[in-house]
This record gives sequence, structure tokens and C-alpha cells, in this order.
Amino acid sequence: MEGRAHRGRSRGGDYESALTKDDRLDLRIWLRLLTCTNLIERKVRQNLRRSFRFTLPRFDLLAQLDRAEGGLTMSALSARLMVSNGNVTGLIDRLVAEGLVDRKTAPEDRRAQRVRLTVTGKAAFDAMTPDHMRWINEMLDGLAREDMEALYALLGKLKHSLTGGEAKGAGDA
Amino acid sequence: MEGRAHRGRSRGGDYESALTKDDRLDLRIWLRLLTCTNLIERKVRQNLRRSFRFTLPRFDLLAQLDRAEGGLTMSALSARLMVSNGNVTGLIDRLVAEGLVDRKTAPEDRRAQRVRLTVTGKAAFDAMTPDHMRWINEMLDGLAREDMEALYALLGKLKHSLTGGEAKGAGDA
DNA sequence: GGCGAATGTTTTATACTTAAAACAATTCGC
DNA sequence: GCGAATTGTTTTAAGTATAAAACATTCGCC
Repeated sequence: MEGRAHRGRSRGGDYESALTKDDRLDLRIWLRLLTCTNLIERKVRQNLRRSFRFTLPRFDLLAQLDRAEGGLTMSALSARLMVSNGNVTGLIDRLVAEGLVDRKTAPEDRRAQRVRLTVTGKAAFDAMTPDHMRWINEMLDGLAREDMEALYALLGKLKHSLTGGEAKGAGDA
Repeated sequence: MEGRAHRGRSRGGDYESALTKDDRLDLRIWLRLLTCTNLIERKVRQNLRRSFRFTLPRFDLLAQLDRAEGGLTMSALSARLMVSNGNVTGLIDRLVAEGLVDRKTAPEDRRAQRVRLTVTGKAAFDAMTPDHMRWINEMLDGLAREDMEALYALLGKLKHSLTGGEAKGAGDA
């Protein structure tokens, strides 16, 4: 924390305005990041609802289960989705009730629950994926290929800075 | 949308794997963006709670009111925060009850509500801001200055792509 | 000058989310 | 082997969020 205010090029006068401008870059990045995330999330949520009468949290849950062969435990889901474990309990309750997901106590550790997609759940997910992919594709269509690559790399650096180096958590790529 | 799959460098064989790699870059960007946002949001939420027994949505609301001289209407708040108007009604209800915010019918248009920070609300916000700034600062500390500038610019392009050019909405900078 | 469309807000019903406490089973150290 | 710490999950209480409908006021237009 201590070194941050001095990172900009050193300067003689104009301390105030330069300081303001420099020091708020962090904040501006954060706000812009948040704006972009919200814009995408809102659109995906809306499309999922309109096209499939499905919600985003449920979709994200199915997506995690789909990419994990053999199912996941509740805490693994909680870590990957980066939400509280109580939250996952509620979501899974509803998905089980709808028959999209199957939950059973793990044989090797009776504390843990092993959660998997049912055939119905897999089918529901597969029905939504192409459109989902297309929506993302369309939204990022305004970015040139090299911008995408640069952005991806910079977000990687940001993620690294945020996690202090250890890549725990969502493992997005 | 139609041209997207062909944007990568043209290639002879290995269509499948190259296609997969190319076409998922959108998705990987989106997931990484989401991860970064979640990491920051979670940390700020946690810090706000621990340090000030305050919640993030309330803080964001105060921040919008602080930067808008003369107050804002409910719909302006809703647009800037990018949340539903019903959501804002609930948040403001609580903040009014806590005495941090003042809400009164706008004289020029009796449909609209004009919301402002109270003196107490302004003081509460000012008490939290320096720490908030510092948290963001610390989290982005791992990024070099030029990376920050590049990231900020690329997020600008992304935002532009997402809004189709018109800069409606949160106006983050 | 009055009616329909548009705008601004709240209400309703439901879902999602968190933090913290409670509960359950396993592991570790002795 | 036994008890304490740990790990995995659920429960609880409260707050946050959405979409859609309901409500209130203003505007546009004739």
C-alpha cells in the first residue's frame, strides 16, 4: 500500500491534479470493470429468462457441473462459483426439486455431498449452451482479435494481483 | 455475429482444435472478467462489513449520491447503479430509516423523488471513502502503471462494444 | 381541456445472497 | 482409542435483487 502513490512519473509542480488523476486510475479501472461485468451479466440474465425461462445462477451451476466429470461437492461448487456455501445449498435444493441435478452423500466421506447433472439436467444445459456462447460472442464482437488477446492477458495479470499469486478459486482458464 | 469464427489467422489443418481455441476466447475473457470482479467485490464487501458494519449496496448508493450535486431521482439512481428500480426503492427505504439519506417529492414533477445525502450520510460516506480507496489501491498494486493504462483503455473498448456505442448507463468515467 | 401514451415510482411475489451459528463427520495428536 | 481441532454442509435471519404489475403524474395532441 505504501508505495503506490509514488508510482507515477515523478513531477515538480501540479501535485494536486496529478495526484488526483494518478491515484484514481485504480478506482476508474474498478468502476469500468464493474460496468462491463454488469452489462454482460444483465444481458445474459435477460436472454436466459426470455429464451429458456431459466435464471443465471442456475445456469452457472449447471455449467460447473457440466465441465466437472464425476460431479462436485457442495464446497467445490461454492469455491468455483465464488458464492457462500449456504447459497449453493439453496440453489441445489431447487435444482434437485426440478430434477436437473442429483445429490447424494459421498460414500468415502459421509460429510460430503456429491452433486451431478441428471440426464435431464445435461440436456437442459446443452440446449442453452449454443445460444449462451453466441450471446457472449456477439457482445464482444466489437473488439479486434488483438485487443481480445491483450485484454485476456491483462485480466490474467489483474487476477494474479488480486489473488496474491495463488490461483485458488474459480479457475476460469 | 456471422463473421466471428473466421477472425483468427487462416490455417490449413487442425481445424477443430484451432476453432475451439479461437472461439472460446470470448468466453474465457468473460469468465476472467467475472472472476476479477467477484474477487474485488467480495473483498470490498468483507472490508466494509468488518471495518464499518456497512454493506456494499448501501455504500454504492451513497457514492452515487455523493458525486451528484443536488441529489438524484430514483430512476437516475437505478440507471447509474444498473439495478432495477424496485431494488432502489428498498435500499433507499432502509437508508432513509437510518437517517443517512433524505427523500422528498420533486417540486417540479410530483411523480419524481429527489434523493440526497443527509449531513449524517455525507459524514458516514466520508469516513469510509479513504479506506475504500486504499483497498482498491492495494488490490491493484500488482499491476504496473502501463498495464493499468492499457487495461483501462481496453475496458473502454469493451464497454463501447457492449453498449453499441451509446454511453448510457453507469457513466463510470 | 381532456384523453391516451409515456414516464416515474412502488408494490408484489419470488429468487438469490450473505454472514454467522449450528450441526455432522473426519482427522490429528497424543 | 479418545478428545480437540478441522472440514463439509445446512440452517437462520436479514438484506439484496429481479420482473412484472399496479399506481400516480405529466405530456402530447387534437
